[in-house]
Amino acid sequence: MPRKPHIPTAATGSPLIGKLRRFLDLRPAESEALRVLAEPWRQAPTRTDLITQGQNRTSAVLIHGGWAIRHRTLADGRRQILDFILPGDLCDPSVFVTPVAGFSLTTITPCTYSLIGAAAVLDLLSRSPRLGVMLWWIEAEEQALLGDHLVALGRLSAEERLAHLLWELWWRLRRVGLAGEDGFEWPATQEMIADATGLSVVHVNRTLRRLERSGIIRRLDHAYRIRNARRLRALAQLANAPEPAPLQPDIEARLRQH
Amino acid sequence: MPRKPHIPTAATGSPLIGKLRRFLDLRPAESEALRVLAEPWRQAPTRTDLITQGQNRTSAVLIHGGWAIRHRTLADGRRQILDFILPGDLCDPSVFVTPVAGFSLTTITPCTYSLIGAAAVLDLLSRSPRLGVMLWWIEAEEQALLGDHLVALGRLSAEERLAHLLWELWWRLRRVGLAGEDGFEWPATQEMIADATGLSVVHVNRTLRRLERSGIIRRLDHAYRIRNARRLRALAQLANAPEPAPLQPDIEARLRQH
DNA sequence: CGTCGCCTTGAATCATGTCAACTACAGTGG
DNA sequence: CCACTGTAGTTGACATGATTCAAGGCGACG
Repeated sequence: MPRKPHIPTAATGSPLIGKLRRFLDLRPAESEALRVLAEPWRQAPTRTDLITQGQNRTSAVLIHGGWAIRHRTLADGRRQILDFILPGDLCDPSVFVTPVAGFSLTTITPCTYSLIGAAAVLDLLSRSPRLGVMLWWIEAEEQALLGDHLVALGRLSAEERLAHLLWELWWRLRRVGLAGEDGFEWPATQEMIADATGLSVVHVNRTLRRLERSGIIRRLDHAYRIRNARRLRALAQLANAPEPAPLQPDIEARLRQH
Repeated sequence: MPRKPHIPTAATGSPLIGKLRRFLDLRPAESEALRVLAEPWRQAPTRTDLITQGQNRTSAVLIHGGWAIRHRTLADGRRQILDFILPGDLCDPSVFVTPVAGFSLTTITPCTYSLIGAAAVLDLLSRSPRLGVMLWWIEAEEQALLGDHLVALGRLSAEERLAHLLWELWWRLRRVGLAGEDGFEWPATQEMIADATGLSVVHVNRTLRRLERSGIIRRLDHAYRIRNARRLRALAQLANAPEPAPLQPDIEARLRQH
């Protein structure tokens, strides 16, 4: 069964908090600071640009609920999706050094989100070393993700790319409690999947069907069920376990000095 | 003519300094701090791993002279080059949050470089807000570059990808004074170019020859001359001018409070 | 009841990959 | 000095994975 979309509220807290706890122990004051920073929570319907390619922007975007895509479009209409943004993701914490956006951020479901002003991000960095390190961690993870996508587009076959993407999303969703051990809900059209994997829509369709026929996944509308995780993982060509490293003890110690 | 490799010394300063000046005004004390941070300068011959995929590392790497590649290799030997690293590039300032490397950094010419310890990077971040912002700028630019590569691999044809890569390298080299208005020296084998563009060696060769035949570039060993910059740029499908944005005045003002 | 978005499938075509052969050149060791 | 070897570039012939074009199905919606 497709799982009901998880709709967090300002009261229950952003999925970001949970994700961060795997990286460092948030003190009560720190998670409180994050909560305040994310005020107020906003709503956006499907197909809304939260950031627009080529335009100036002054805020990072923190997604609490719903899906979005980060994408770039060429003059002739060709589009590349850089990554899927899901609850708990802070999109583009480096606003304050790069005012003009090199990509668009567009919702593909109704979304709950917050705007984090550039000045606030900067304050976080310079006033609170531990939370500043947290921003670096987010940025570093984003970069690792982009690297993965680059390898996928450059060196994997269509089937492998799909497997790679499915594996990545499954893993990221489980981390924020939005997917079970059997699979997940993925509200992306096949056209989006094509734009993310660098394939044509038709070929995405054929390849997904092949994954079904070989018993690796099953689909029902937008519910994806993983039937053979071992083979999926093998197809995805994952070298290193994508577990996020927790903060090193010596760094932690160094931060305590402040 | 191939241009003589520029060999900076500790006395003349790293090309990084020049690059940063376009982004923010470095005070004398700040460039001095950077100089000290980069002590001592080291040498590595061709084909040396400065960072190895999957291994722990404790330092970022600052390249002063020579070329390197950042790449990832799959179990079956397929390789993807994430980007070319050239003088003035600080490779992976986020060491201190991600101890295990997701890629390798390998020299492709003899290189002059410095190791910047994780602790030193962290200090830079928390003690000197202006220099910390500088690190963010470096990281943000790297990320923009990765995004460009992703679009290239996902949505550009072979000819366009080559044009894109040539344009990017030309632009980055000119920024650090290592390329003239006519072209540049590119010490990469066609196999490396293939691994960077996601193509096969044979097809890289054919496509480069085609670019020559159509009068867009000329090659002599590893010297690439740009004969028709307009057409090259058109092929490269560049949306936004890749000029690095200088630091915004309001951010600058905010930093002065510290 | 028509239209629209999305998914699905077949057939033809094309871009790119694979295989294989040849050239050039730089070492290297006898 | 020469034979030998390895790396890099080049080119042709052929194979194939992926795209394009075209058509039809199906559900949502006005």
